[in-house]
Amino acid sequence: MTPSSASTAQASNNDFYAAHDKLYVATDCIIFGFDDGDLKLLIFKRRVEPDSGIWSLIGSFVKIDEDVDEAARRVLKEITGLEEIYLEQSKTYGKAERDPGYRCISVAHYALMRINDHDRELTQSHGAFWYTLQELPQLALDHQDMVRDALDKLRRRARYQPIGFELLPEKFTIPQLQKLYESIYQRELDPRNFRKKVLSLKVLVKLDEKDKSGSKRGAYLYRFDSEKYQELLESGYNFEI
Amino acid sequence: MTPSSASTAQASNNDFYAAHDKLYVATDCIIFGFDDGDLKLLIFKRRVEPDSGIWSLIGSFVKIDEDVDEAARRVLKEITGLEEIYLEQSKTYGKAERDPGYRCISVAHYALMRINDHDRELTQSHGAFWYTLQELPQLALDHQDMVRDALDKLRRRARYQPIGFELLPEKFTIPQLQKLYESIYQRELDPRNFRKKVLSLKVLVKLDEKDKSGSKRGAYLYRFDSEKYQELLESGYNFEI
DNA sequence: ATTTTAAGCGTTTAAAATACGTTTTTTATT
DNA sequence: AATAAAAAACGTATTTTAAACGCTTAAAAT
Repeated sequence: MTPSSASTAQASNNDFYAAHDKLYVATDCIIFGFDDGDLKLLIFKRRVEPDSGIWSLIGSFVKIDEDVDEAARRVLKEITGLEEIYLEQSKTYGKAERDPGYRCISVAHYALMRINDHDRELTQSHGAFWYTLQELPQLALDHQDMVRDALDKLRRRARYQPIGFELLPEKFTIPQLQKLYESIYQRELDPRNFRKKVLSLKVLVKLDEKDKSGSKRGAYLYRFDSEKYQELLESGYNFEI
Repeated sequence: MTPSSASTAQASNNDFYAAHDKLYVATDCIIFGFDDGDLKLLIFKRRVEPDSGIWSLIGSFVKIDEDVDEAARRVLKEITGLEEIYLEQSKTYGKAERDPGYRCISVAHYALMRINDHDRELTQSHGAFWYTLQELPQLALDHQDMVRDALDKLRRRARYQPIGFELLPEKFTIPQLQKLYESIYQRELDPRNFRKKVLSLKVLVKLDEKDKSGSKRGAYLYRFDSEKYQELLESGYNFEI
């Protein structure tokens, strides 16, 4: 088969692929969760050769008739049982020698999920575990780079888009939200200024319930109002934490 | 050939590729230039079938033994004659149906270059032309999306990293720099505040020459001091325009 | 009852962004 | 030769936002 509608000047060359070689396309997922005041990553330990015992990100090859992001969603569902997960493309890793076994480029994606929502048995049956960033073991191939880059993207994006809420339960307290941002930005924030800031954004709805798990006094629960957020967006508002 | 060191849970499946089908990997380049006060894009018109007469970005397939970014650099050199161009990965386009001819994913890159540096004859011999964003014709496939996304990335990145200088000559005036940022951000900036801001960054060196092309009075030329910038970076400084 | 702890509300100070006035240098015009 | 025009260059005032920090409140533990 000859490419018929190549969009490029070089489309008519014939030297891209040696006949006996294949270029594979995969996707790897950097799955973030937030629990117990810490940002965590879901990684898994291979239990079959080759590389048995090595920790790595969760990934898959992209099927011939499948969108690349669809492949990432398929993997997420297989591992966590969840279909509606926040997913964003991170970066594509295309070094010719990145995988010693064969030529494969990987389109990394990062996902944000609520740890408590997932199917723990399913996750465990795949040999997957949650690790904090500090405890993260060595990962296979260039997966360490993938984590670094995804974390970088998450940090940048979290500041200007309300994606942090994807990591929290529907109802959360201001101190919980602060802990989340502290773990994303890796620095402490002033509780009084943080509260003032997030409430000034006008997208949090205060509920008539308190959460007592974090302190004696308990803190009011809030929820993120995404309709309000959409409205505000349309009238030229910009979110920033 | 069976993948030997697949990093994923699904590596042992056998259903990724039908035997008679192939998944191609390409790269397309969004090449930005700045001239005459306007941000421009280098695009080209196909002169052979299929799609003869259709404008598109410049791209190529990725060779089996070539890094993906290396492929992008190869294309840039073929088209412009330049080897040292600022190049950044933009995004990967992986919809199964994005190219009706065959399955191909494209890793888009954006490049920033000084329009006057390039080999005009070479560019012309490839049927490539510079267009302002306003005059841009319809582009093939999803190339319009690629332009939109790259422009978006450029805008975000230009604010916090000194990449704008890649689009200007070595020596430039403050008003020229302002025009560049105005065309990137698509909004007017106050000349007095702009000057104050960029000079406060301490990375511009004033030269003893004036450029008289832009006004009667002429404006002093400056150059970007990248050594100084690196130094400042290491002592926790952050650039922002 | 008193202490302790985090939640919640407030004020002050410092820094940055924005708005806008004035002077300077040169060319073009009268 | 004087004057007008235009952009460059420098400066100041005002507004907005960020950072620093004090105080009160609610509820559990002593």
